[in-house]
Amino acid sequence: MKRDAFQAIADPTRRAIIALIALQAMTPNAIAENFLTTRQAVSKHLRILTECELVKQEYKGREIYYSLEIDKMKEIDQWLERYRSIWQARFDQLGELLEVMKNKNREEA
Amino acid sequence: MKRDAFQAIADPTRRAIIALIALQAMTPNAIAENFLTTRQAVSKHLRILTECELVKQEYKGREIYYSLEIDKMKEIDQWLERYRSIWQARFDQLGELLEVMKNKNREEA
DNA sequence: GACACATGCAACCATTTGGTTGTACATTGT
DNA sequence: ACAATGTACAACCAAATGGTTGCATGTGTC
Repeated sequence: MKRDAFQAIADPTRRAIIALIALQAMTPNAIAENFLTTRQAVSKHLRILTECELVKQEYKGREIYYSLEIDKMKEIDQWLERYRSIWQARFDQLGELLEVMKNKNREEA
Repeated sequence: MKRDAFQAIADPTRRAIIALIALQAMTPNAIAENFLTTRQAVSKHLRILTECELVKQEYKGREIYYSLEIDKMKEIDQWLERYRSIWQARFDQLGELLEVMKNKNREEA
């Protein structure tokens, strides 16, 4: 059951966890308070996020602080990069179209 | 069984389909030739991608051409946007650190 | 040492997922 | 009209998923 980052962010609860810990590290208990599920369910999600390296742990006594691992998010961003050029190309075409229309209006005026 | 775009791109086969049709529209048969699975399995994936609006159909006789729906990809990009600021902030900090070290070296020299 | 707290892990369960085979239907070519 | 082609859809199936409860373990506190 080898999961990747894309499967990790597929679950809404896990995305919510990511949003929670993005700004400050949090313990499982603190995270779980924000959800209707049990502490154990959140723990499972954290395990998956850790395995996929989207999240890192910091042990502090009996508590574990979870925080976001930015590098893995960058990997997802890199995947999108391949398609970003496509929508930028279409945007450029739109820009050109607008230019053409502007010039046409100038000629008409 | 309402799926969103994140669940759609969670499956590796579906990401491969997206990569295939990103540059040019393709029919299900043509797409399926690139995979080891059956045509029907690919058809199922296409249905999911269509439902999630990551892909659009264009009927041409008895053939259906599938192509990428850029707007939904942008939505995923927008989700990442919230975290992009974080890694940019850290990069800026790294930049500052490098500046400080450079200056320090200059003083030492 | 005894007890409360924070956490992870295992066993179990219902539902979803991704795949298969078989079938139905519309379009094209003869 | 008939056969071949392109596609979707339904039924079924094994495996994965996300949840629960119960338990084990390590860490603070008295």
